[in-house]
Amino acid sequence: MGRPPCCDKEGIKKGPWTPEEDIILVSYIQEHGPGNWRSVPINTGLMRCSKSCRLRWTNYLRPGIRRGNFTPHEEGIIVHLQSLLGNRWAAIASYLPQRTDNDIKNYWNTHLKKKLKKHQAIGAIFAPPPPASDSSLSSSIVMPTTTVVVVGGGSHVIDHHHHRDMLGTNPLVSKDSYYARPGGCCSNPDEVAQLIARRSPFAADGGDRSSSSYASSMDNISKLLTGFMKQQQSSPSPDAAAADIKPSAAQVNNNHALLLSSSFHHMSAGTGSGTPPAAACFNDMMPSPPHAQQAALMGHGGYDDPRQPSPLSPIETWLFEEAAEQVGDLMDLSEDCCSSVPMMF
DNA sequence: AATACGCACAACCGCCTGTCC
DNA sequence: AGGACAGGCGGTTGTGCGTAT
Repeated sequence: MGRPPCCDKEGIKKGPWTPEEDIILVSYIQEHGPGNWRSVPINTGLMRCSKSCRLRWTNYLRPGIRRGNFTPHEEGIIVHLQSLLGNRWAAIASYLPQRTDNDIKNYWNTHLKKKLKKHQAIGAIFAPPPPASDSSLSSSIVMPTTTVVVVGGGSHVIDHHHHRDMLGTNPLVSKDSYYARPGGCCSNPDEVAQLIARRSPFAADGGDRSSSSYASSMDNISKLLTGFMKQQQSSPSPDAAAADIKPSAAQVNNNHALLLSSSFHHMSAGTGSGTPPAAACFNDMMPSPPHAQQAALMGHGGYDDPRQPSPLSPIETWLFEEAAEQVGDLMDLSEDCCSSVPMMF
């Protein structure tokens, strides 16, 4: 009873992750696959607790995630699902496979909640009195009861554990390919850096760069990592190297994560004869989509791509369409808050 | 130019759940 | 059946950055 918190140990490092730590972690997971987080700090020498490693991987380093710049469509989905599910961010995130629950939660707390409040306030002035139901945000969105039932207990059950399935225990993901690369881990930073460099799409035979999701910033990211690699190879002190390349630690971390993500993306999306051997491994490491995720990961817009046949269930299609309409309202409001009377919030 | 303030986001913390023995 | 443990989730906090004064 009363198991001590895993992070209480002496010598456990806290605070922002450095690029070196990221590389070590990613490299280890490339070799061993995600999971068994307890052993990660032990085997890598990272002075982080297992939880911290898992969180870092799940929220920032995992391939296939997108950060920042939420589209109006995504906003709408979040608003709508939040109204349905409450603050069950993991469940909501399962419908936005490229987003993490943490990211969605932050975005909700910092942006959407305010927008909705504003929307509500204006609605309260112009709209007729609300019906008898309670006055939470959710009450203002009219949902067919049967639909709610379908979402909550139907063919696509959203729950805490859906997210976990996506990340590692999905039966569709073969363990053999998940852990496709046997062998020891690299705890030497130089070795790790070189390993990453070899596997990077920026290496000499890097593959089709034009398909990158991060095309606009690829050059910068590439330079960033190249500089980092050079520092790694020339500097005896990894920390000094990290300090040198950091115009902003957050930005470096962010770019680094983008780079790693895009690196995985390239590997998994490689086409034709240029596909690296690791491609199968990384394809399997991509989280398994609830429905639309496959399309989202196919190199073009996914949800936003009207050319794709909809892989969505009727409820999901409805949710997205509804959400898009609401976001349209929301956007109109934020640009010209007094020109229209919101109906939904 | 310096300081105060607010915002955004990464990371931590505590609790809960599922699994194994 | 029940305890121990690992992993996951949601809430909260800390910190860095940008903007206003």
